[in-house]
Amino acid sequence: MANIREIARQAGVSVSTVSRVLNNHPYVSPDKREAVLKTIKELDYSPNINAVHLSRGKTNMVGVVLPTINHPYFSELLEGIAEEAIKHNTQLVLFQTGYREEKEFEALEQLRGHLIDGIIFASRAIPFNLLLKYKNDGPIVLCEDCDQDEFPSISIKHDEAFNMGLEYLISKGHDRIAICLGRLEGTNSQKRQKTYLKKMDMNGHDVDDEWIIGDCLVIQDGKKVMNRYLNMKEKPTAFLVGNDQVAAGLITEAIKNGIAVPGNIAVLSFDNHPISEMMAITTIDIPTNQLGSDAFKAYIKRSENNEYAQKVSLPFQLINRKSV
Amino acid sequence: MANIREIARQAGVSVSTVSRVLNNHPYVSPDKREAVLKTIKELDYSPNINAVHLSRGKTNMVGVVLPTINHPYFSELLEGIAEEAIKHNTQLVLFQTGYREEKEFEALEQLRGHLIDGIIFASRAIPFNLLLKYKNDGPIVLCEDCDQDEFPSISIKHDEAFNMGLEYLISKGHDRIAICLGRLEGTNSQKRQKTYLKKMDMNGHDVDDEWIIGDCLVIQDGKKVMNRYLNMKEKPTAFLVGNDQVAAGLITEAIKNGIAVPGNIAVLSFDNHPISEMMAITTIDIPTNQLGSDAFKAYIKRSENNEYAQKVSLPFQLINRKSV
DNA sequence: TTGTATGCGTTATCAT
DNA sequence: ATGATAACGCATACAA
Repeated sequence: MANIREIARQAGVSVSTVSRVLNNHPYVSPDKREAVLKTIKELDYSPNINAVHLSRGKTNMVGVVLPTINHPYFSELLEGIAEEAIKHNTQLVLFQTGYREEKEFEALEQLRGHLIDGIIFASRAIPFNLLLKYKNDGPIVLCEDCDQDEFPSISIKHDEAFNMGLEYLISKGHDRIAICLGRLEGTNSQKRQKTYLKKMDMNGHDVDDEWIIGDCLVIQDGKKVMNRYLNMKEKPTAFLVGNDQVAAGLITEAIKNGIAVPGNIAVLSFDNHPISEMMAITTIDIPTNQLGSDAFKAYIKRSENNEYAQKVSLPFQLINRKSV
Repeated sequence: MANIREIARQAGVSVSTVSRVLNNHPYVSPDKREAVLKTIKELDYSPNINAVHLSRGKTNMVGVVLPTINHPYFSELLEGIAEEAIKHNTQLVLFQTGYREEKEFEALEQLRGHLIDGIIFASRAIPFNLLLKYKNDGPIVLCEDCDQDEFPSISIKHDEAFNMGLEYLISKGHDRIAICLGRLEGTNSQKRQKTYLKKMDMNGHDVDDEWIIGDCLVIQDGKKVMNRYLNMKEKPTAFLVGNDQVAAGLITEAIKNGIAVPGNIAVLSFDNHPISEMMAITTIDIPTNQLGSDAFKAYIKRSENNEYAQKVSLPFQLINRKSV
């Protein structure tokens, strides 16, 4: 109810002085500051944030678009973003999409409406050309390995990493390799599939359609993979799995079914999250946390220069353990 | 970049006319409306929502505080809220707290800052007296069975419902009854515990400390309960379980361990969510969805009259199936 | 160090 | 039906 003018009046100062106190600006005498703080307390005043945002022309809030925070990959990524955001005293506004496009548009519309200053897409479902329409509404950063030069992006080179995984399995004598990915439509998954088909072809290895398994996101999905395996006519001898969670589930189910790992099937996954160490899963380390903090850094750069659109590729590394 | 003034200028009308078009107000001639819409499209204009909110003095957004949406109880509750919110074209802003108090304060501070118009607490962790400080910052609604007259609240009478459950078990010949609750500190859990101790005492039944089990929220927690049971010196013959999820987990684990339900242990739970029907669990139906929509209705009433603070109690009902 | 005046982008009141 | 213009609550350039 009370506003800055009211505070000024009761404290016997001008509104600018009140504003200075509110924002910790210098050049305000101790006694006036005292008086202002006192009446602020008395009137139980707090600023109207809409007015602050309108006046400032910015909100210091950035949206983070992700399918869910309830997954190690995204929670680590978010943590990385958050660590950097706090340094720039920026609030994060989460948009949990569950891969639904409408939720992504919700974030974009808030950007247009100046409710948030920018967006970091930890995952994207909407088509790129629609995203492009929001290019001038505020800094947008992508966390995917996509071929475009409009927005800055942070990711690892999924084709190279996937290649490394395939080569490692092949070097171990495997030629019947299945792969488990997340949403098959996603940019990253697409790259991985292409790499897979190409590599297998180059090595003269046949590929069975059944060997490309999608919608593998959480630990429970590992069970699904095992069931598929059990019913396959052409059984693979190795699995290249998109993330540690699924690999963990797969291995657990394999053991239940008397399938030895790596005796009967080898399992190689991605991420190097805690569960992979716990279960001695051979995996390709992805610096998820750094992916997040670099994404926020890119956001800052982009907001300083709307032309900035660098594609940053982070390093990956094979961690040799016991599942291959 | 472009604002309403710019649109007005280019369309050859006044800002008021533009505003009228924007808000679908009557009394604007078709040709002017056309002209305005045309230049809006041309300039790719969309309103600055901060300014809209500031000018209107409200946002049409209300916060919903809950620990997680990833639980049937809260997702049904949320659905109920959402159904009603959409009728009042109100946006919901989710605050997923994970029971952390700071997150609840975040919501409250946004309320003070006029970023949201009100808050519905689907669950509350902060002390009541701290909540009270925000009483005049906007309508607040609680979904708990608490003894207070400051805010409207919607819930079922947990003491009565729990009593009904206990009496049913007792009527079936049980005198060694264990209970499984969520956060033991919560208002609802407190009521349930009191009811339990009183009832058991009145019937001359002893209570073992081990028989009060907390932190039972999700299906996995049922496993924990079974482990506890297996290690108890004084084994109960019946479980009164705070929600269907935990009951489902408990029964599943019981079967794995060769414990018959209801042969060796009886299980009675709350909610009547789909899983209870699927598993033929005897349960006490709670109208979770209606709890949500009534909560939003109470929010509306409260925003029309800041004195409104009715405590609404919804009915519950025992659904007799096969687990007792 | 302090205050005045203007602007931020809307909505809404009041004329016309 | 349309248009000035005054709010809304704050930040800030400029003057003092």
